[in-house]
Amino acid sequence: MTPSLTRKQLAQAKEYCAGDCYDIEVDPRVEALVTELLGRVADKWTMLVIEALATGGEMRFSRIAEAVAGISQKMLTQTLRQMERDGLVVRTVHPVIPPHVDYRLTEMGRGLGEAFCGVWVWAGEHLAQIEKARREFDARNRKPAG
Amino acid sequence: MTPSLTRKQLAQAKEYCAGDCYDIEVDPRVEALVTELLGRVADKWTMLVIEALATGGEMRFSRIAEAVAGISQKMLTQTLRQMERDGLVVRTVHPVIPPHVDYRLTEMGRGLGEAFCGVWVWAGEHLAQIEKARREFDARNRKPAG
DNA sequence: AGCCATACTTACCCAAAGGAGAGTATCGCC
DNA sequence: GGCGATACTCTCCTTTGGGTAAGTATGGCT
Repeated sequence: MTPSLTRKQLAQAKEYCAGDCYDIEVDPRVEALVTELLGRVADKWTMLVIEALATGGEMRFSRIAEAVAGISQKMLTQTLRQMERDGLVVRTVHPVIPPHVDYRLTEMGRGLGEAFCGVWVWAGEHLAQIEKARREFDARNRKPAG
Repeated sequence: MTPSLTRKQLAQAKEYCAGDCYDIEVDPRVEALVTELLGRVADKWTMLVIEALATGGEMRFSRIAEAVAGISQKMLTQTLRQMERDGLVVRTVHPVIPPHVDYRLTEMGRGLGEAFCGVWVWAGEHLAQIEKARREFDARNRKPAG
């Protein structure tokens, strides 16, 4: 998940759907569903949990909480439930005392991580450019009072 | 942007960073920045505006508003400003009365759309599977009171 | 008997997101 | 002279997101 593949991989990413993506008629119902899905899928915690699980393999609740750094118990529970419902993770409860619960990515969860990887790569590649654009924009728009 | 490429393209998407993404050590500062960026960049409206502009080329405010369907004036203005600041779109004001403003994607904006295309494809491919997973989850969890 | 660990669940609360709708500036047109 | 068109901009208000913290269940350890 972490973006270090840089140029070669990015080139492939660009190639893989450049152009083609933009001019295909598609069932509007599918698009609506995809849009709805995007809202859910493109959320911060889900992607970070996927990253944690992709890196660490099967993990228990408290390990994920440590790995994701900054997430609250509530949000982690909530995110994991959602992901389980969507079939992105499998939740395994070991009925021991104290409780022990493991989570692991499904094939689909892994696939989502991989699909999203393109965005990670892009973000990594364009960080500097975006920060430059922001500085320039701010400079341009700080002084129009003059 | 719209996801109809299905299997062939998806195969490429999977191929393009499968495995490699998951086991590379990366500067945690970079990762933090990417994470921050993702939250900003991968938001629902931004992606939909990119899709509109990628499909329709240069468009004016009210055309985009029509294309994105559901967005409020406020959110569209806000999203476009953000995107302009990040260097994803170029805003061209024609100083006529009534005002006329055009927006078009930059190279970077187009690149982001392409990077995100993998997620669209994935979402399109897995919609049915996710809905099935949800139904099964809901069935499993509706009755544990029995 | 009481405490600890684990993985939640629930209640409360604040801040931010975001929708609705009205206001604004300007000119040409009727 | 008032209206309409365009692209905002501002205010008000509701909804949602998300943090904190306390509660829960259970058996082993002390």
